[in-house]
Amino acid sequence: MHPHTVNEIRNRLLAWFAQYQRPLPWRTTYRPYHVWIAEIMGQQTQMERVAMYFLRWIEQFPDLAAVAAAPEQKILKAWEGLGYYTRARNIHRTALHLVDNGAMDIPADYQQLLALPGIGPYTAAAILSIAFNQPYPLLDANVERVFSRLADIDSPLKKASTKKQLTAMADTLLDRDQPRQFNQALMELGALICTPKRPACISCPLQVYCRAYQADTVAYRPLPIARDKKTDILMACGVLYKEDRIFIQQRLPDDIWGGLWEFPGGQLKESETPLHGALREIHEETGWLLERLDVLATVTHYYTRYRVTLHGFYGTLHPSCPEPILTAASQYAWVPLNQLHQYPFPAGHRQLVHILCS
DNA sequence: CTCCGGTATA
DNA sequence: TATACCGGAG
Ligand code: SF4
Repeated sequence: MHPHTVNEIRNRLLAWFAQYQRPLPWRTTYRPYHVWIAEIMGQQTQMERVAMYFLRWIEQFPDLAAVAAAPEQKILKAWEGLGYYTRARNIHRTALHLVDNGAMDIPADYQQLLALPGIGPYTAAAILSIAFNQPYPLLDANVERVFSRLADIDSPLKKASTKKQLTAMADTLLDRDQPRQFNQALMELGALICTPKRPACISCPLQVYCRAYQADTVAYRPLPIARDKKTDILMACGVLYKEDRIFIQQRLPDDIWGGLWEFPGGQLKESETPLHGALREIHEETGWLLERLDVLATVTHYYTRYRVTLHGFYGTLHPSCPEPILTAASQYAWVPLNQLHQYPFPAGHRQLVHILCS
């Protein structure tokens, strides 16, 4: 790429960003703590959704010390609905670790950032450039899409050679005088103009330099990635009442939906009925043998490559029933219906909570 | 129901 | 290098 082109792309991008950037809440002060939280929330998550969670988070946890002082339960509740719950637990771990070592803030060093749980190459570069205005090039899905169109790249994004080419582009184009603005501008363009579907090339400041636009290959860039086909999973669970309280248990930390709460249950065995599966899972996970369960509702949700159909039942335990013997949970609680919403639930179980409350 | 998106781990 | 992790918009 000619130096003149590089310069033009930078200038056009920065001018566009200055005019059209979204007023995201961490963009007022660029406090490192704010940028860190926003970037972790932004992993695998659209920024529009992040903004709402971010504001609620900062209200509850205004700084690193507040995160460190908070119980994990409160952290997970603030994260409920964002998904990838390891991210929330990693924020907590990081805050604890930094405060323990006398740090007041997130480090401004690439290797130190990379060593923190939940921070990979993208997030480390994002924090350094956006919070500390240091010249680190970065590659996220937005940038990869913009670059693959700008250079009309005709090879799959996951190939190592393609990644190398994209990394080189990021390095060449980065405006080292204003990395904070430049990196954000690139990602913002990908989020607002150079979108995955129907990009607004007509309003794009880079159109005159865009190879894909010239070749009319925009719709085919980046090369589509083959998606996994969905696998069906059948599950069943039971909402168990003891007088006016409901039994819930907290999932093991390193499992899927780690640290979130749920009704006891699990995956059905081959050709097992939902009723039988619910009875069996409840027995395995708590030791309780229910004599009867009634149909509550069935909900469906999707995650990664699975389509989960969750059959919800409800049943009653005798007031003098023994304490549960947990085999799939770290702790349990007996909660009145109107307090269920205080606990973080996975999306599927949250649908059941919603049905119970209505 | 498809689509979108970084990190950790095997 | 492949796969697991998530939820909501559209
Ligand atoms: S012209 Fe279209 S495809 Fe090219 S960078 Fe701009 S929005 Fe993306």
